[in-house]
Amino acid sequence: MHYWLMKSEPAVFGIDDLASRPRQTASWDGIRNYQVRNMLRDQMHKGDLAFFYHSSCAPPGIAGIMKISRAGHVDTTAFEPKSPHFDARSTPGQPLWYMVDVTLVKRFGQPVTLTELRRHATLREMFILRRGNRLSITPVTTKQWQYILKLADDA
DNA sequence: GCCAACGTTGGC
DNA sequence: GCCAACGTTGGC
Repeated sequence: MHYWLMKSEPAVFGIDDLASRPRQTASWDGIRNYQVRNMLRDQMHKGDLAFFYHSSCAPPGIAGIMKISRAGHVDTTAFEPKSPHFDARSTPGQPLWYMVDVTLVKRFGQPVTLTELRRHATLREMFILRRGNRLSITPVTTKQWQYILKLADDA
């Protein structure tokens, strides 16, 4: 059982979009970064939990919780010429990109903002708080996970 | 294999 | 809109 933090721009796909999907489930597609691809393909398992982080918005922060409802499988949007995520190097025979399916668990009443996360020494080692971190999915430790849940409850 | 140029991310 | 950071590309 692992914990994750997954970033998305709410203008593109936010937690409300996930909430409105059938079964509140969606494929986390379009990841085109090798480090993140490796996590999707090899390390994220059904039953893992993830924070849904809203980026490039005001305010950036954690909006709620999802579970990984399907482990890594081939990202078929790479095969679709009309998709913004099309990549001719990826083929059904030799796929390059992967995705997981996520299901909404809960929306926080108030997001736990980036500013709030920075206030806590316990969270200082989080990848999301490190300068220059650009990975859209990062692992979260059990300690960090539980601490943030308390912050969400207090909000 | 090096590295400069370029594109993207994402907070501010 | 700005800009720092960093991944990727491609010439050599």
